[in-house]
Amino acid sequence: MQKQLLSRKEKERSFRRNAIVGAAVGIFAKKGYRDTTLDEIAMESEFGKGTIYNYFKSKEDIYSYIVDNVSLNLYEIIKQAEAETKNTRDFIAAYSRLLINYCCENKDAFIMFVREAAHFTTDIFITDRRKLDKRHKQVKSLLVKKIADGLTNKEIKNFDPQKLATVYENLILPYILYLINHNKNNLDQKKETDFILSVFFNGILNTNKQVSLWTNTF
Amino acid sequence: MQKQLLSRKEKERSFRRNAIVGAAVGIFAKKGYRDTTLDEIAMESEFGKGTIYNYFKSKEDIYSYIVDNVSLNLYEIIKQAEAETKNTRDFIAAYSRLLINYCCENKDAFIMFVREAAHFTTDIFITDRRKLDKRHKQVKSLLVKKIADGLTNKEIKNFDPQKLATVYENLILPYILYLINHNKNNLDQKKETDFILSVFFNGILNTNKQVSLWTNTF
Amino acid sequence: MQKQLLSRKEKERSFRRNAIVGAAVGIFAKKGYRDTTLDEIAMESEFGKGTIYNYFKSKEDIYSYIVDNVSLNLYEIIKQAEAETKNTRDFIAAYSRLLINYCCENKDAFIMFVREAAHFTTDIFITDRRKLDKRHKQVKSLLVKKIADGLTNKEIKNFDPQKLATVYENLILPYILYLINHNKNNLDQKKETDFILSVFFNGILNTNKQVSLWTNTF
Amino acid sequence: MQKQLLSRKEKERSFRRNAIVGAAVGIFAKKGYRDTTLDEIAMESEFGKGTIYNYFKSKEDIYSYIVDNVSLNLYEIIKQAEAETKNTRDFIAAYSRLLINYCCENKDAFIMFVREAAHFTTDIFITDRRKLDKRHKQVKSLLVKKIADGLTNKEIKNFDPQKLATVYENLILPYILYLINHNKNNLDQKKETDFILSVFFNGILNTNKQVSLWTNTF
DNA sequence: CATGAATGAGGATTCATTCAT
DNA sequence: TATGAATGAATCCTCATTCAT
Repeated sequence: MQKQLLSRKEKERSFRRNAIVGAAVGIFAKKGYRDTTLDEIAMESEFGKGTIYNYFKSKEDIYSYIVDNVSLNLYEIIKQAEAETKNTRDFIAAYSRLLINYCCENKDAFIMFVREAAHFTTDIFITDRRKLDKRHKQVKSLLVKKIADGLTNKEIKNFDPQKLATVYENLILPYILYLINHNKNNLDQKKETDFILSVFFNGILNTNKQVSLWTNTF
Repeated sequence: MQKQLLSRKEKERSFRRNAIVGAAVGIFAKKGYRDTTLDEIAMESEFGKGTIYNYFKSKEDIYSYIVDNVSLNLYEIIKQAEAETKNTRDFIAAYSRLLINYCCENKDAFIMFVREAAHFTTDIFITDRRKLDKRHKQVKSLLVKKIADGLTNKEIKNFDPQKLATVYENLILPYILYLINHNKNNLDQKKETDFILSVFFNGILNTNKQVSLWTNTF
Repeated sequence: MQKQLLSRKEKERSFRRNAIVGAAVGIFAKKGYRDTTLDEIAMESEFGKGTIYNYFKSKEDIYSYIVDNVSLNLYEIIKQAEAETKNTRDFIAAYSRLLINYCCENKDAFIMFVREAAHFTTDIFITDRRKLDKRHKQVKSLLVKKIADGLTNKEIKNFDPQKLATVYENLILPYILYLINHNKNNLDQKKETDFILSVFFNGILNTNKQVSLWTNTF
Repeated sequence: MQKQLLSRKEKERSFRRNAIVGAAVGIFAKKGYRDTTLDEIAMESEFGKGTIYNYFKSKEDIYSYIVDNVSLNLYEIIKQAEAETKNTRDFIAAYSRLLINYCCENKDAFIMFVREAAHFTTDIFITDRRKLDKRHKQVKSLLVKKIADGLTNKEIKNFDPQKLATVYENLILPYILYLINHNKNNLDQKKETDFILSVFFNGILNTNKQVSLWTNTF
C-alpha cells in the first residue's frame, strides 16, 4: 500500500522531471547553456518557474542531468555492440550503427553532449565534468580493447589502438553532428553509416587489389 | 614624413588591437563568449575597460574579429596548398600539414573558430555568420574540386566528392582539436599528420596488397 | 469567483504599477528623463530594481506611460468641457478651470507632459511621440472647432481660429506651470483662472466701454 | 606692443570660444544637455576634444555660458525698449518686437534659455542658476515697473502688475517658441507680433466699442 | 596650445534563485 | 506542491575628463 503510493508518486515525479528535461533539451541545444533562460524552460515545459526548482536544484543541474544521461546511454550502447559481435570490424560497424541511430533519435541531447565531450564549452561544473570524463574513459577503454583485439588477430593495421580509438571517435561524432545538422532522414542513415565505415576501414585511395567492404553482408 | 607619421599611428593602433585580441582569445577559448566578461578582457590586456571600446565596438566585435581572422587564414592556407601541389593526395597531405601547423600555433583562435564553424554555438551575429559561411563555402569548394580531380584521374575511389570533403573536414578538425586539448608538442605534429593521413588514405583494415603510404617521401 | 480572483490580481498589479509611477513621476519631473536613474525610482518606490522591470519594460516605458496618461486625460477634459457648455466663452472658461484643476492635482506628470508637448525635450521614442502628437491634434481640433463656432456667432473677434487656439494653449499651459512652480494653493485657483481668462477675453488695455467679465456668474 | 599682442591673443581666444559655442548651441538645442556629448561638440566645432577644455572648464560650463549670454542680451533688450519708448503700450510693443527679432535670430540659444528659465530642466549648476534667476529678476522688475506706470496713468486695467508681467512673459515666450518650432520666416514676424499684442491688449472677445489697435501706426 | 587615447565611474538591463501564498 | 513576484548581483556599454605627447 504505502509502497505503491510512494511508487506512484515516484513515477509522477519522474514523469515531471522528464517533461522538464524534454522542454529544456531543445532550448539548450539551440541556444547553449548561457543563452537559455529558466523562463524559457518554464514556458516551454508549461510549469511554473518555481516548480522547476522542486525537481532540479539549479539550471546547471538540468543541463548536467541531460548530458550525463547521454553519456550513460552511450556506455550502454557500446556494451550492447560488444555483446552482439565477435570480431573488431563487426563490433565497430554495429557500434557505429547503434550510435548513429541513438544520436539521431536524441539529436538535441547529443548536440549538448558533444559540446561538453569535445570540451567546446565548459558549462557544467567540475563534479559533473569528472563524472562525464570518467564515463567517457570507460567507453574509450572498451573501444581501445576491441581495437587492440583486432590488432592481435591481424584484422587491423599496426597502429596505436589508443590513437585509432581517438580517430574513430573524432570521425564518427562530428559526422553524426553533420548528419543531424543537415537533417538527413532515417532512410539515409544506413547509407551514411556504410559510407563512413568504408572510409574508416579502407581509406579513400584507389588501389588495385583491395578487400571490398561490400562483399560482406553487414 | 607625413606618411611615416601616419604609419606609426596605424601601427600602434594595430598593435593595441592585437594586444586586446591576444588577451581576449585565451579567455574566449577557455570560457566561451557568454562567460567571458569585458572586465576580464580589460584586466588581462592591461587596458582600461573603456579603452577596449576605442578599438572594438562591442564584445561581440572582438569575438567576430578573431573568428573571421581564422577563417581568412584557413582560406589562404588551402590556396597555398593548392599552389604547392599537383595531385590530390599531395594536396591533401600538404593542406593537412599546413592546417595542423597553423591551428596548433593559434590554438585558442582555432578553438573559437571550430565552435562557430561547427555551429556548436551561435555567438556571432547574423552578418558575421554569413561572412563566415561564405568563406567556408569557398574553402570547401576548393576541397571538393581537388577531390573531384582525384576522382577523375582515378587517384581516389568512386565516392561523392562532397561527402569526402565533409568527412575530411570532420576528420581533421576534431583531430586537431584533440591534439590541442592534449597538448601535443610540435615534435609530434609530423607524426600525427602522417597517422591521420594514413587512416584517411588507406583505412585501418589490414589487407594483403596495399599501396603503402610510406613509400612516398613526404 | 474565478473572475474575482483574477480581478484581485489585476488590481494588485495595477496598484503596484501606480506605486512605481507615483515614485517615478516626482523624480522625472524634478530631474528630467536622463538624470533620473532606475536606482532612484527603485529606492523611492521601495521595490527592488528588478521588480520595476516586471511592470515596465524599460525606463523609457515608465516615462512614456506617464506622459501618455496625461495626454489621455487632457483629451477627456476637453471633451467634458465641450459637453458641459454651449457657447465658446463658457467652453473656454470651463476647459480652463478643469485643466487648471487637473494639472495642479497632477503637477509632476503635467510638468513631464509639457516638456514633451512643447518639444522641449525629446526623451520619448518615436512611436510614443506619434501617439502623443496624434492625441494633441485631436485636442487642438476640438479647440479650434469651438473657437471657429464662436467666430461664426460673433462671440469672438475675427482672428484665425488656428492661431487663437495656439495662443490659448501657449497662454494657459505656461501659466499653469507658473502656478505650479510657485506653489499656488488650491484657494488661489479660481482667482487665477478668472484672472487669466479676463486677460485672454478682454485684454489688458483700459477702455471706456467694455463688456465686463465680472457681470457674469461663472 | 605687449598690449596689442595680448589683445590679438584675447581676440583669438574669444574667436575660438565662439566657434565652440556655435557648434555646441545647435546640438544642445536639439538634443538637450544630457544627450549632447563632448565628442559631438568637438566633431562639429572641428576642435580636438581636449582643446575644448582649454576654453571651457566643463561641458556644463559651455551650456551655462550660452544660457547666461541669452539672459544678458534679454536684459539689454528690455533696457533698449525702455529707452526707446514713453508709454507702457509702446514699451510692450517695442520690447516684444525686439524680443521676437532677437530670439528668432538666436533660435537655438533661445530654446536652451527657455528650458532653463521655465525650470523645465535643471541642467545648470546652482551658481549659474542663481545668476540666471538674479538677471531674470532684473528684467522682470523693469517689466513690472513699466506696467505699474501704465496702471498709474490708466493705460492698463486694474490688475496686479506682478501678475500681468508674468502673463506677458508666459504669453510671449511660448509664442516665440511656437514661431521657431514652426519655422515662421522673418516676413511673418511683424504680423505675428501684431497678432499676439492685439490679443494681449484687447482680448479675443467681440465688443461694440473698443479701442482699435490698428489705428496706431506701429 | 592642440590633440585624442586612456580611463573608470555610473547606469540600464537581465536572469537565476528565493520564498510567501 | 505549484506558483510567479521580488530581488540584486552581474554585465555591457557610455562618456566627461585627464594627461602625455
